[in-house]
Amino acid sequence: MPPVVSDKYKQEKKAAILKSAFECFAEKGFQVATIDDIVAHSKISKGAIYNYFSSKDDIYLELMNQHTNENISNLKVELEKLSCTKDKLDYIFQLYSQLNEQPQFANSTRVHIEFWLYSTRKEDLRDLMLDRYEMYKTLFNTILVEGIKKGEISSSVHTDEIAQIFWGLIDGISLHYSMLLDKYPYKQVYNEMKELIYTKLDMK
Amino acid sequence: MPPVVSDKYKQEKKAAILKSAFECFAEKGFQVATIDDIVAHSKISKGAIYNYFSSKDDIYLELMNQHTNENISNLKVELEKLSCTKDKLDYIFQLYSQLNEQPQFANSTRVHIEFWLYSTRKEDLRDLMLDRYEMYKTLFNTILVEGIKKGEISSSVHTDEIAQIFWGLIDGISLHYSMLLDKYPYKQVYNEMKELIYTKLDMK
Amino acid sequence: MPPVVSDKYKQEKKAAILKSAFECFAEKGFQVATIDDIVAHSKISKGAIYNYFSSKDDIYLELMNQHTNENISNLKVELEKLSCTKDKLDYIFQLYSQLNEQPQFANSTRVHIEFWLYSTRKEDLRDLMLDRYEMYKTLFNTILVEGIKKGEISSSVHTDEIAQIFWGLIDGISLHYSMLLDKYPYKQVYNEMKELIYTKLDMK
Amino acid sequence: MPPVVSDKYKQEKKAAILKSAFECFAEKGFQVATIDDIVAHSKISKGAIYNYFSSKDDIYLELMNQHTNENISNLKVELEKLSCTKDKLDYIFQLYSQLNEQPQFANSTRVHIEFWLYSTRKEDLRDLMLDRYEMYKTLFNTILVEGIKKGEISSSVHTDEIAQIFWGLIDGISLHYSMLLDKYPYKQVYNEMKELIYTKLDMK
DNA sequence: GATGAATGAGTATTCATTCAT
DNA sequence: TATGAATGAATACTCATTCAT
Repeated sequence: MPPVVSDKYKQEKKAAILKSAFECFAEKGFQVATIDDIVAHSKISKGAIYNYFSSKDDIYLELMNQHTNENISNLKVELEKLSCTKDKLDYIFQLYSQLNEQPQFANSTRVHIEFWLYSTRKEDLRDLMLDRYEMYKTLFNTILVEGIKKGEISSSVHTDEIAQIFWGLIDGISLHYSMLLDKYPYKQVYNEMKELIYTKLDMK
Repeated sequence: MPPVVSDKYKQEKKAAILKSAFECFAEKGFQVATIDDIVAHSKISKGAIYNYFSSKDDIYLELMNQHTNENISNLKVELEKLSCTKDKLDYIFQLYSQLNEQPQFANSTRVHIEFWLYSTRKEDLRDLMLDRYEMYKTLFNTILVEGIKKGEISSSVHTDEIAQIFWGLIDGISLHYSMLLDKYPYKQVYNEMKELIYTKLDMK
Repeated sequence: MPPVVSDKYKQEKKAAILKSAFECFAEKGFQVATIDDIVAHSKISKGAIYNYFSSKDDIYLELMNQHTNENISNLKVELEKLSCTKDKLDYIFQLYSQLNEQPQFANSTRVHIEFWLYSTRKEDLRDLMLDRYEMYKTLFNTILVEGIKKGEISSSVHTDEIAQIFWGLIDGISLHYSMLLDKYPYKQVYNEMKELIYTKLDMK
Repeated sequence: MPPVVSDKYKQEKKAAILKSAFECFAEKGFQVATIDDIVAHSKISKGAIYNYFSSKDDIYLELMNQHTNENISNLKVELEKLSCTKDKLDYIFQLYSQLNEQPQFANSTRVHIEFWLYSTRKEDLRDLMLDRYEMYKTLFNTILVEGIKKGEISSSVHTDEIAQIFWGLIDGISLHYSMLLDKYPYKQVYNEMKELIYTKLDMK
């Protein structure tokens, strides 16, 4: 419990807060979970939390940024390594194919969508969320556009729409899974979706 | 002693409260909108509202039940009138094709998904929501199953998965539209989705 | 503890809150006194207080408005009844001459000056306070101007400056009295001040 | 073992803290300004500040003591140099005549009066403040008493009351100026006040 | 049945002060 | 001595729900 403290210490503390916060949000929902919940869960004092974050919104935002940034940059790195369009798409599809096995997947989905909705009513948050959507969409779209350029995908494909359908389905399916849990046949639906899109792309 | 006010009066009052409540929820979100907002909007007193509903949750529940029941039974009635599978599917697809033109569509979507998420954490609400999902899924699934039986659809179609994909996409696309609004090309994405599914069904 | 309640009831409740609030402010100071203090002192619930007032600032403001309005309008009424300048000034001077005998005078002074200072840093409050100052200044100035017009006061008197000196002294003396209490010879100083100003006015 | 740092170093550090503290208090008010504001403004760590001062109150107290002591002793030194009563009074009056041109005057006034009021409620601070008042009053009073003794002032003057009126007016006028700023004709009022008092003294 | 005043636990956030390094 | 992270009680304000009239 010291001042004049290493960067590492601070990063770990911040990470610990974020971890606790995520678990609280996951358990109760972003709006319902309170700072006191995070205090109780993390055993870190309220004042300390506010030393690292400026508000409850800020905590979520960092949570999401971290998640998105890791996600997107990992994805980009991995996709760079692959040259043909099919491999790239396979890679992406495989990423989401087993998400339901991650224990926090349902909670995570709920938290993200809840905040997504919450942010609609807050000017300052909204743009951040829109940027995030744009990043994901572009990622998928780029693969398709390059696929067409390289002749690996039917040139009649409407890349932008397909990209939006992909993410729409990911969100829709995740949402339904997060509600129905074991009653929802995530994998089957997911595979069906993959087949649907692959048929459309007419990939070589 | 006869009742002091007629049943009709009571039903109208209840309907008026629900209407106001929906508008308040839509404008501010379910959790953020307050009973006082509903009082202000409906010009009905707080006490009166609690005469008709036992809680804020209860108001939402009735709202959703009513909406679902109307929706589903309307749908069933209309679908009964149609005999061939393609007509039935066309009818359903057409229903959602222009939803984005309805002024309250984005708000309505947000409210429903918000409550959907909210209900996950509440034992008593959860089952109600699951039933609702089941009803929608079954509706779509039944059409497909009958279509196969009548030979109007490829018998290799996984009806249940397709039904879940349909509603997953509806929810995913609606969610994205409700965030991005005019920046989201609802109709194009929707049409692409329709084509995707129709291709799969290989309808005659 | 009823709804559908008479105006009289509401006025009394409001008055009771204001009374308690004043006593709390007087005892601890405006900034230090808390809403919980007012709750404890008035035995009125926090929610009820916020039914009648929108904020702590608002409570003070009403307190001051009420006080100022009563004061000023009483003063105007009384002054109307008097025709010669000397009588009017005598009346005003007599008003403040025994204020120190009022039990709450010192506290009242402190609260008002504290809020006066506090309001300097708040845009919205500031103008209200300036108006109030203007009202008092004008009241005194008007008497002097009329006195000159009627030839009852030396025409060389700088009315505006004298008016500001009058209120400056009232505030300065009250401030000092509110700190020193019995150690401050309020009446003697006050009488000296009166003489000083009367000499200047060269009243007939 | 000799002290690690020199006394000079310590005094300078203390002075730096006081300077910053004054500026923070002046800008935001004593109660609103925070220790963190002082840290940010002074670039001195929180811990260091608490090495030199035991509390926020203590900082103010030292600030005021220093200010008062400097003021009073300067004043005494200057007044010693002058022999006739008129020169002494002229000197004092001239001191306050242009205060409004000092950029920090309004802020400074607010801080002092705010703390003055604040101190009324704190046993330990109160006596300090009373002493301070006494010192100022005595200073002025002494000049008048000596003036009478030397026959330079009318012997009918109530010296104590005049002294209190002087400081009452100084505080009252400063207070009003600190609120109204450019809307307050500080110099005119001040000169009028001077004339008023001089007339009374009937100085030779 | 209708009204709306009353309740009070609950909310995010602040800040003087402490103390391990 | 200096540092600044940690503490946690304190704050103004909110809002679903109750219940006397």
